[in-house]
Amino acid sequence: MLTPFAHHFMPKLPRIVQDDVHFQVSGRSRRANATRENMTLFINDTVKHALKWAPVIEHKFPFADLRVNASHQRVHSGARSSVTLNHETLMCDDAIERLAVNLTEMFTRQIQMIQVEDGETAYLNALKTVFVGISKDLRTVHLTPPPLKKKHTLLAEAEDELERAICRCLDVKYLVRKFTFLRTQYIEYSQIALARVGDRKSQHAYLSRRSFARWEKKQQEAARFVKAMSVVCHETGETFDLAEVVKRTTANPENRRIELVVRSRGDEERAVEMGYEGVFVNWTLPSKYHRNADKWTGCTPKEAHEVLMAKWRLARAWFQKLDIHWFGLRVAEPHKDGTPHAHMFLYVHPDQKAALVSIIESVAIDEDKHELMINGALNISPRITIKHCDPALGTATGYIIKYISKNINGAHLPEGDAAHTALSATAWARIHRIKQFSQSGSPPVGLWRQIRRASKEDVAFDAQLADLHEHCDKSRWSRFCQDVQDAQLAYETRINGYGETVKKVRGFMWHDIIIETAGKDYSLVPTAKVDTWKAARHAVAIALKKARRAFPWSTENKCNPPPYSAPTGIEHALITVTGWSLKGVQCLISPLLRGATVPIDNALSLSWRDGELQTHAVRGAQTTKDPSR
DNA sequence: ATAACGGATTGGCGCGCAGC
DNA sequence: GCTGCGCGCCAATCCGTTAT
Repeated sequence: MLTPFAHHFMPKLPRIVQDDVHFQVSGRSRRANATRENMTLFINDTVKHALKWAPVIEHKFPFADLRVNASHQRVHSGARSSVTLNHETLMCDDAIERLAVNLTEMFTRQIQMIQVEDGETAYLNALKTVFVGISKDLRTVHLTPPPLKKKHTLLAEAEDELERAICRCLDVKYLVRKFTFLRTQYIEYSQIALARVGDRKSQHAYLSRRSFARWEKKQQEAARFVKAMSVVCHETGETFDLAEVVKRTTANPENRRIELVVRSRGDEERAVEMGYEGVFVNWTLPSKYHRNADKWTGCTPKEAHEVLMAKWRLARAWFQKLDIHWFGLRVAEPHKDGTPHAHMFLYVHPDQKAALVSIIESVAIDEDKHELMINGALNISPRITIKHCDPALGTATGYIIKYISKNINGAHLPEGDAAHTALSATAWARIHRIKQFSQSGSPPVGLWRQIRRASKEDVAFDAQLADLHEHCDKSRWSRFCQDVQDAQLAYETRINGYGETVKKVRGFMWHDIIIETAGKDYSLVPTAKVDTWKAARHAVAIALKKARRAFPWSTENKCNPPPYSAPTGIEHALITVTGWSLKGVQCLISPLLRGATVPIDNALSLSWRDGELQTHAVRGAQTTKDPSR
């Protein structure tokens, strides 16, 4: 069905471009008026278009190029057949996993081969050598190695960090996650280069149809998952439907929208009280960042966004330098062709408004100023427009609300396609990992959320705190901002599976009193398995009670304990819980003390946190491995 | 719900430089 | 050589998102 011209050139095109040609051609052939003549013209045009843009894609993702075998880095692991990073691998979940497994096995071999010499820094040097090698291998398959912090005062800290980073690279799941992200980037960038994103009829606004469809499918899968899971509390055994929880938290777009509106309205109230005035900024990048423009240099929306945020950072630095006090909200929004632009809703003192505006303008027009010269006169409006808020024409919040809704779910907007537009905007932000909303100059929302979780009784001990709680409860953001000074978020530190120290919010602190609003541990269990989980949990509780009576437990030695100095209390408890042999449970102790979560059966796993044995529901897939066998 | 992670923002610290 | 200052970088922190 292809033309001779197409037959000749198609094999030279990257697979992802070939796919697009086929897709376009089959769509066109289904039209009522498809004749042999106009199909021939269409096919030839499509292939010519593909030939024009293929090099751009190949430049960004060399593995897409079918003609250059050299760029196909083979990953050998010795034991298995090699896997190549190419189109087919990247598009297939199983192949990605095989590639990741091969990489980890390759890294393991590198670690085994390394020789540690004598001397104080010998181990550190060995770790460094291994990490440099791993990083190089990762880069050849287009992954970035985990970041390292630059300076360490202690040798042991430097060693620890390298150990943890290497530990990450040996985790197949970590690598698979990275490849999956690479895949979405690769697909959408190819679509952008092939001009599938835009406001023409054949294009889709903000992001391509292909990426949008993939994203929607993923959303549906996620929704199915949410429906099938329950949330269980370790302490009390209470269970909730995950769907219910999702509905009432910020995971629900409508809640997210309302919270942003509340915060914006509060900011405006605060501005009015302070005598500040509102400034609305519409900030666009030079045309070389736009796919729609002739001058496009091949950058992605993400890269463009980074440039825009760097400019915004520069402007903020100037505000600070000149002592300009301000606060407000920044919104990232796509143009039709996927290039980001920004809206800023800022409040400043009238005396400082002119300075603030001129800083923003000068930063915005600095790059490619010549584009803005029309007949010898400078016209900055294509790049940056400033609107001064006039209270006589309506509230600032009324104006901001439209932008919030437009980019979240389209609620309460008159436009008929607002819901689809908002969904596309959301998908665009997710695909490119662009943060849509960012509030500045206000206390953390995390704190607001924790205070709202507290009950009246929790805060009754202090009249001032009770007032603050009341403000949060009644959605009075401006009063919260004024009265929050004595409160701050409270955290608990934990060790994750890679041995890294991570923090988890447990509630908030009022002076030196901690109010726990997120103090309980929950996990997810398939709703169908909740009963099994409860039974297992009960068995563990009884075993722990017995063990505790018999042996006092040590909480020492969380890291690198000598293998058999572990308290026999743990062994005893583990034997009772699992029914395994002494040898079997001894295998569990070292990983437990290192902070790992160890699966016991289909429904239950164990971990050791803060000196206590914790029970967890096994997550997701039921591919539980039995470490004793 | 939680963990992990990426991104944005803020504050602090160190470095270099000028002025003493 | 000391001090103060500005700048840029880094670390800590918080926010938002995804995967489970």
